[in-house]
Amino acid sequence: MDAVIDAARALAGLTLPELAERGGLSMPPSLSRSKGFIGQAVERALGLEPKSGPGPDLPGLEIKTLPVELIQKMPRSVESTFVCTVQRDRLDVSWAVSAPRSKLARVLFVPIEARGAPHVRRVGAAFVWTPSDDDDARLAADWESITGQLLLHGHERITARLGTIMQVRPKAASAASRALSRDETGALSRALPRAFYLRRAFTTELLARTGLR
Amino acid sequence: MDAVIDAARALAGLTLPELAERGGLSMPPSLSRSKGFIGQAVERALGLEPKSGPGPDLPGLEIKTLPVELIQKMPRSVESTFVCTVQRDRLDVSWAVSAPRSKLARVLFVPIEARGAPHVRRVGAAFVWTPSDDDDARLAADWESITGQLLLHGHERITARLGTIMQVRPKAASAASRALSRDETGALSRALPRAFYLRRAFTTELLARTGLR
DNA sequence: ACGGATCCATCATTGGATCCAG
DNA sequence: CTGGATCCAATGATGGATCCGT
Repeated sequence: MDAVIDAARALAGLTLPELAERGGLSMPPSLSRSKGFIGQAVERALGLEPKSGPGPDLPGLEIKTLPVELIQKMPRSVESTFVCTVQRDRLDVSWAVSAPRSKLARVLFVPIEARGAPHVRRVGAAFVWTPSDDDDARLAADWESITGQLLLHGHERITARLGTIMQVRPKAASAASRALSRDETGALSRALPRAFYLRRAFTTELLARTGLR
Repeated sequence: MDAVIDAARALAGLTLPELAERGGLSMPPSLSRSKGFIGQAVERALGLEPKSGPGPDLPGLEIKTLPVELIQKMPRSVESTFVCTVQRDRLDVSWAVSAPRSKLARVLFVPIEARGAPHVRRVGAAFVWTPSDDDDARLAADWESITGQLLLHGHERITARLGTIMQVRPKAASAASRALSRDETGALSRALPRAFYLRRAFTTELLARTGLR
């Protein structure tokens, strides 16, 4: 899988149409509407099959694109990063064995210029992040506060304001979406699907660290 | 819903292309490949929306097409009739509250000529079946023998030979299909999906009863 | 700036059933 | 003849994320 990391670094400098071509895809008419396109193009360009079921992209490595803009030569993340969906019946487990912790154990971030026309937006220098002990402690604290709220007040009252570097937000086709799930009491019910995300400020911090090495 | 029964009776005599037109559908190139087409055309012709989730087609009425051929003027069913899929974690319930019993509580059978070119095959006289006490007892006996085998020996060893009027057979895209389900012990596992079916001989009996009234 | 809302592709499941080798 | 295998359409879930009103 280090081969994949090298391959990702080799993508640096490509424009979006060039990236799409590497992946054997053609550019969609509107990137605004095809929100997942760049992520899928990266995976295809790295030779990965469209995902077959749950689990990481590769054993032990999660791949994420990271939309970035340069402010006075410093890179800044422009969007939060999706981690995984909230499993209503797995909120009582400890951070150590939680789904978000597994997903974030080792992440290959592929920065992508976020502004401008597709042919001027380029792939940046990919880097691998493994949470430091401090990162892990911050994530654990957010996990505790978020799952605490979810268990206490249910899924309809959660807010994205909770969590300093990780938060929970809706993840659905629309606010009317309702997915079947098992709630805290074990009963089946329908609720708006939600997911864990890394905050922009945190991924911006990861970009800064990378520049300092 | 009696309106639906009347509407179904009014379909009698239509050829398959005429039925398709009533449903706002065009005939598929091959009925052999579009196995569910006639069933869907009947539902559309009756003004029913494509199904929204589990549950009966209408509250308290399940609609089934019944392919039929005439042998010396007597109608005979040419295929078994799908009832519902086998829920591996609901095999320990009594027949009284089982899924097959609910499905079969009241069925609107719409006979369809099974032989010949589409434009010569016609819709027959729809009829409603509600299990007699004797029917229900026979179904209950089959339920007991089938669930007994499934609970004792698991899903991989079940055979369609079990059951006098209701049986269990595979229901899948291929023999390689594996669906996630919860087994007898409550553990998650993958198995070939199976379903309950009414045997041909039994639906032929229902056709004969109808002719005698 | 950001919390809440939304968009697309793909895969799995479900419901409509009939096909077909032995 | 019939037990086992298979076919299609539609829906729902999941994974890829970014959009956008306040």
